[in-house]
Amino acid sequence: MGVISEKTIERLILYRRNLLTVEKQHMGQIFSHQIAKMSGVTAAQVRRDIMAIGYSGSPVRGYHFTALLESLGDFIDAKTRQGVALAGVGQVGRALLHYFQGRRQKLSIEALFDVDETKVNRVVHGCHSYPLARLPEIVKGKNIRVGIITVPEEAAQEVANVMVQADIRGILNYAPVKLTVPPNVFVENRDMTMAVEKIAYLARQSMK
Amino acid sequence: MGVISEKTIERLILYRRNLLTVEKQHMGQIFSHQIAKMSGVTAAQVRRDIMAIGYSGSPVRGYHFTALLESLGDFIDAKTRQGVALAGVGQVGRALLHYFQGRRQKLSIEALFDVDETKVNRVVHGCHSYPLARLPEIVKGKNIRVGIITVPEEAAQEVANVMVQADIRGILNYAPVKLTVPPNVFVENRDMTMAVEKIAYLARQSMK
DNA sequence: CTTATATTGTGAAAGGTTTCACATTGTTAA
DNA sequence: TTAACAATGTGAAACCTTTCACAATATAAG
Repeated sequence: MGVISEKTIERLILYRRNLLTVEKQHMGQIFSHQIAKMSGVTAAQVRRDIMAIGYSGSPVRGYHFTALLESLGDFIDAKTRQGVALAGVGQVGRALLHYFQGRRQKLSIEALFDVDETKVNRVVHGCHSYPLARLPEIVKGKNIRVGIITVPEEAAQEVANVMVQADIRGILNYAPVKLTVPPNVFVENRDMTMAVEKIAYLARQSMK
Repeated sequence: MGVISEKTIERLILYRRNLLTVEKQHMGQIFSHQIAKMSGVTAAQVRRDIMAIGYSGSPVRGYHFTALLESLGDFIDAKTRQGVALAGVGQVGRALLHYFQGRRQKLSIEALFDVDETKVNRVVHGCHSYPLARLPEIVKGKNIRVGIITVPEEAAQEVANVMVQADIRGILNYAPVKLTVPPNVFVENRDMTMAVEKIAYLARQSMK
């Protein structure tokens, strides 16, 4: 199994999400074209992606539902539990926490950080919030390697610096700024304003 | 100017965002390599993208800052004001509203919708919230073609159906479900859980 | 046992995106 | 006036991703 592209990773995560939502109803076998339909891609794409993680189905019978789900989990998840640090306990931060917490066994938000004293030393959705100054100590103590930034744009680069210093290797950034980080740190940007602009553009196109 | 890919559109929106943040300091000319640096892409990519919208710079002097920004605006924005409807006045919805409102002259969230009676008939960040049942009427009245879905997953498809019925053409979906819509409606998915899983995967890779 | 059928796995083709590399050209300075 | 320079615009190459198309194969039916 060679190198797997980011696009393939995104789709594998999508397949798992979709398989999990039908898990209760569906036991037994599943076909590439079914996964394709629920995910909005082609069947050939699904087979290629599944091939990439080294799982095999069988002709006529398709893929074994439970075994496929397990293979996807083995690929997507960490071997042991993986913790996440979230900086910025504003609305986006709380929304993320609410959406995410308890959804995945192997991945959980384990510490919140903020500079605002009124948001600190509390428990939000079962997760403790600390002053930002304590990030290095706590992140290192809990061996966290994943960070989420939901602070205002002025503060985002500074928070990223602190995270990098604490040896965090992946940052999910909701602030509308380009973060400058060393090349061994991955950043995924999720600027909400840009998303609205894009969909507004595409909506107009579809009327022409 | 031929057909422009979604990736190019995303970058053009990114360039504008970045140019706007330096607008105050920077007047006069700007080079492709400067835009590239602030956007995290190559200079050749910037030139290709700018070529795509039909704007030209000049050798040696580069691009005229104001004229380029105007060209980007002409391409990205609607000719007249464009309204957006947001369904789901929960935390994500309010966060989006807060981030977005007042940032762009040509694009604004003009109506909020929710089924929760305690969230309805209020004003949030200067925007009025209505019961979901009134979406068709209001969306048509205001000639809105862009929708944002920030409702819980169980409700997302139903909200999408209502939006499609109201002739909305682009949907930005934060709910973790695949929406089924006619082919003339664009959907952009922004599942936050999947984003965390992706960055967690990539963070682990960077340690190998 | 044989035939019909439906699906996987995958080499190769097609399609799409980014980068290279350089001719062209506006600017500056001698 | 001319030469040196530094940037754009872009054809072509390189690279990456998706789709096609079909051999291989497991199953079911006759």
